[in-house]
Amino acid sequence: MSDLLERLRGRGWRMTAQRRVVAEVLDGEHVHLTADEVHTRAVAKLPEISRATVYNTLGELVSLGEVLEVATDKRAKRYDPNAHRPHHHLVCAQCGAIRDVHPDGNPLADLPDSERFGFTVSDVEVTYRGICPTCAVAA
Amino acid sequence: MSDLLERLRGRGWRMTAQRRVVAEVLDGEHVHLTADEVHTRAVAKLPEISRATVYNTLGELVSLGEVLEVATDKRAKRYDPNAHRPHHHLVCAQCGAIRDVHPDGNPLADLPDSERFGFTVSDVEVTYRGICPTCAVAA
DNA sequence: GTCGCACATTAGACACCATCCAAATCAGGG
DNA sequence: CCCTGATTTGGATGGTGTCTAATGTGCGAC
Ligand SMILES: [Mn+2]
Ligand SMILES: [Mn+2]
Ligand SMILES: [Zn+2]
Ligand SMILES: [Zn+2]
Repeated sequence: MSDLLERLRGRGWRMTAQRRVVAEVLDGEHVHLTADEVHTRAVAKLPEISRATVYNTLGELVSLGEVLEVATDKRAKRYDPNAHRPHHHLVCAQCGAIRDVHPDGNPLADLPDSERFGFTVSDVEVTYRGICPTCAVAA
Repeated sequence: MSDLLERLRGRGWRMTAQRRVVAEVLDGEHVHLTADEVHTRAVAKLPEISRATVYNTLGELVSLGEVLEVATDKRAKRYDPNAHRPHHHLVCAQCGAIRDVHPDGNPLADLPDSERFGFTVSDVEVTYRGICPTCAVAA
């Protein structure tokens, strides 16, 4: 995701220590962190970073299409840096664990014109829910 | 939905003016109201009903499977009395208008075993997003 | 019809998530 | 190196939802 920093600089982003740190936190393994979790991890690298800046930066990354907001959790929004490979989510109803999934077929194609009511449909979000192996054993 | 009141009484629900009013608000045309919107409409019929009771009652209706919680909105949960006919939702990204839709196919079947990661998958929520005719004209 | 009590309702406090704000700071072009 | 507009900051504010202790009530038992 160091490409990310390049791309953003190209778009006129002023580069600050805070923004670099937020980008670092989102980089690497596929995560689905809440804003608060991002803040906690960012503080570990840059103790004085504020919550407001984390929210600001996440909001900008979302506007720029570099990060997705996902609402799998009925509590806080989660931020998904895997924005360039379309995918959906599988969520454990018990513990909240989230996995990226890639279903067969295209759900957009499954919505016939007669069910579009004149909308211009541009996007579809699919959330599978179930019980993960860990929680199944515990039950 | 007066059947609903019968069904609930049969399940040992104590019938109160407050619960009757909440059921009335959800009855009729297919709506997707937030808890606060339900409260506002309930107050019109029974001025002294409290927010807490609306939340309690909605929670009970959800537990009983008579109402669905939908997360189309990234802000407040919405309550869907159309719980007995499986369907999904089409949401206007601009104005938030929600329509029930019935896509072809079964999204659950589109999730291959190799993409289930050992989860017992029981449910899928599909949200289509786009621009409604009204907002398209206004643009 | 009355009584009693388990269940239901209430107001308001509280918790959590997110946004807003005005003042201080800073990145980076000139 | 300076200047200026963009960025950051702590704290206030707002929206959504839960909890609690006090009060009220539906409805089965009699
Ligand atoms: Mn993801
Ligand atoms: Mn619906
Ligand atoms: Zn789990
Ligand atoms: Zn619209």
